[in-house]
Amino acid sequence: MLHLRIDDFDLRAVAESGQCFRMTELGSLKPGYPVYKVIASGRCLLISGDPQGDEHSFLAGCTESEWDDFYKDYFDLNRDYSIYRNYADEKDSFLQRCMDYGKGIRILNQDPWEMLISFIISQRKSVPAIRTTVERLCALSGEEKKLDCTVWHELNPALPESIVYYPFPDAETLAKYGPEEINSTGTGYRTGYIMEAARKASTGELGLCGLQKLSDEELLEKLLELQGVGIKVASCTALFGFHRLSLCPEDVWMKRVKEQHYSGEWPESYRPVLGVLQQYMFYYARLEHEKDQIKIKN
DNA sequence: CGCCAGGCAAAAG
DNA sequence: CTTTTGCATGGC
Repeated sequence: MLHLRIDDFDLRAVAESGQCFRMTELGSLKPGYPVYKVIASGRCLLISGDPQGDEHSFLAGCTESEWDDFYKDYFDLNRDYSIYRNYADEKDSFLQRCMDYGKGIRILNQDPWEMLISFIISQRKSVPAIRTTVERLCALSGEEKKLDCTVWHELNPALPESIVYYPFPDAETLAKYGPEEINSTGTGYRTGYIMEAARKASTGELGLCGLQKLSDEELLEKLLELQGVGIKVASCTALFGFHRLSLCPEDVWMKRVKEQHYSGEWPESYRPVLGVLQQYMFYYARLEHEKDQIKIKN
C-alpha cells in the first residue's frame, strides 16, 4: 500500500465531474472514506483518502514506480490548478462558488481512443447507462485481468479480496466484432458509428496518435469527419483524450450556464482555459440540479 | 409503466 | 442556411 501526500486532489470531484466512466466507488474503508476503482490503459487501481491522515493523505494500491510512471500523470498531478482557480475573481461570484465546490478537480489524461468511443456511446444516454454499456463492451473480449486487493480486504473485510476487470478494447479488437456483438452491449443506433470508427482507426485511415500534433481547430475538424461525432463528442474527445484545455464541450448544462450567468457569451479572458473552468461549472451545475430533483420528490 | 438521457444526422422549412 | 424530427436502449 502506497501512502501519498497530494494537494488539491478530490477523488469524488474527479469521478463525478463527467469526464470518465470507469472510475467508480467500490466501497469504503470507513464512513467518509470511499475507495475508488479506476480502470485505465489496461490497469486497475484502488485509491482512497487515508483515514489515518488529513485531507491531503491518500492510499493507493500500486507500487511507487507505477504511481510515478503512470498514475501521477494520469491524474494530472504535475499541474498547478490554483492558476485556474484564480480565474474566479470578485467580479464572478458564480465561478467562485463553482471553484469552491469543485476544489480538487483534475482533468484526467485519458486514452484518446477510449474517449472517442465512450463519448460516441454517451449521446442520448444517462451516465449510469453509459457506464453499463462501456463495461459490457470491455467484457466482450473475455480477456479478464485480475487485481489482488488483499491489503484492502484486510483493512475492511467488506472490500473484495480480488477484482476481475477488462481493459478497454483497442481499435483492432473492436473492428473484429460483428454488429450483433457490438449491439449486445446496448449501443443501439450508435453501433454503426462505433464499427466505422474502429475500422478507420485499425486500418490507419484515422491515425489517432498523429492527431496530437494538430492545432485545436484541426483536431476538431478531423474528429468531426467521423459519423456519429458532432461538436459535443469531438470537444469531449479533444479535452479529455488530448488534454486540449481551451476546448469547452457545449452540452445542455453548459448552454444553460452560459445563458444564465454570462448572458450567452463566455468572457474573452476565460477562453484559453475554458475547458478547465467548464469542468468546475459542470460539476457544480449538475450537483445543484440533483439537489433540486430531491426537493421536487419530497 | 412512461419518461428521458452530457447529441447527431438527415429531412424539412 | 436554420429548424425540426427520428432514433435504440437502459435507468429510474
